[in-house]
Amino acid sequence: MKAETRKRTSGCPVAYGLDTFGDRWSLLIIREIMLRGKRTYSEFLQAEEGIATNILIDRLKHLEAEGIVEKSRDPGNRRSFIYSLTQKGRDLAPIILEIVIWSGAYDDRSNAMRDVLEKVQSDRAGFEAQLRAGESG
Amino acid sequence: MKAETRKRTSGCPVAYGLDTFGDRWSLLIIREIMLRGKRTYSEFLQAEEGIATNILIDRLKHLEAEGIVEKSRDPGNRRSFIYSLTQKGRDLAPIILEIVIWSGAYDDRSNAMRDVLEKVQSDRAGFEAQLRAGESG
DNA sequence: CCAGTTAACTTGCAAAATGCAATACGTAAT
DNA sequence: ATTACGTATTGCATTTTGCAAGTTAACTGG
Repeated sequence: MKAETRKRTSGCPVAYGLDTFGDRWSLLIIREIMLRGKRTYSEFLQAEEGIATNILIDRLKHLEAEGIVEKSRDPGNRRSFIYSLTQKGRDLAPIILEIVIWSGAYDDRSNAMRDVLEKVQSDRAGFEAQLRAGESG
Repeated sequence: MKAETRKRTSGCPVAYGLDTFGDRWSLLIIREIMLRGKRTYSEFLQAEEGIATNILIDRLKHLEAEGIVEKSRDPGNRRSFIYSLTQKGRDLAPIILEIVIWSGAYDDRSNAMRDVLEKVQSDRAGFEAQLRAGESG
């Protein structure tokens, strides 16, 4: 196992959060589940940012070990696994939400998800509920 | 310059946020400014998590390049510099706030900042204002 | 049943980032 | 002038990342 192995013990909640999901990929996987309803390894691989297979599996294992996602068999396909959010994972919704709001204000190119931004701005509570449900717009 | 050099161009606000501050140290520096009123290189170095000098200067330069912090001379000490938050940096307050709330709920050891957690829980708006002002309670 | 395909990993290796210690450089104080 | 302070910079070993290729098990069509 690689990233986020070294846990800091400062007892600071910001440090705990960063140790748990503070890298370039973890929250992107969470986004795929929350905003896009993706559930499987191969679906995550298709994300436009292009995550490498070894990094993906490393992050999934780490998120599972942290109790943020849980892995189960796909009832309809025995070679496939479903990664879904736990309560702890769903509770990351407000963080994703605030990142979306912040980037919407400062990133000129955040047009690929203009619809998402508009939804956030017009109906924040509704958007958060949607995130938690893991169902995109 | 090292981290966060490779910017993704997916146009996704989550990816933009992660490219900008998605590493183990950037938000910790922001925390030092927001929650603890720290302002200088040597003050940041004293943070309990123990950031290395080369990483610190790299992140400060990066955050400055991103327009999140700005560097100015210390009027009272000409060999010192003040790093302060821009509007863009202050607007990270809600993200920090949500991370604190989430970690408060799930990290057993977040006792070092029990006072901060209590403040968040009892007076969220007030706490956010405090963060933005960069004055710790 | 067999060949090909799909899904989920695993491995190997070069490149990049990190962590640590030591050093440099411009003030500032004595 | 010498020493100390504050902000960096450099060198180097270790770790993590990214990319390509390989592996294993489960389905699919013929």
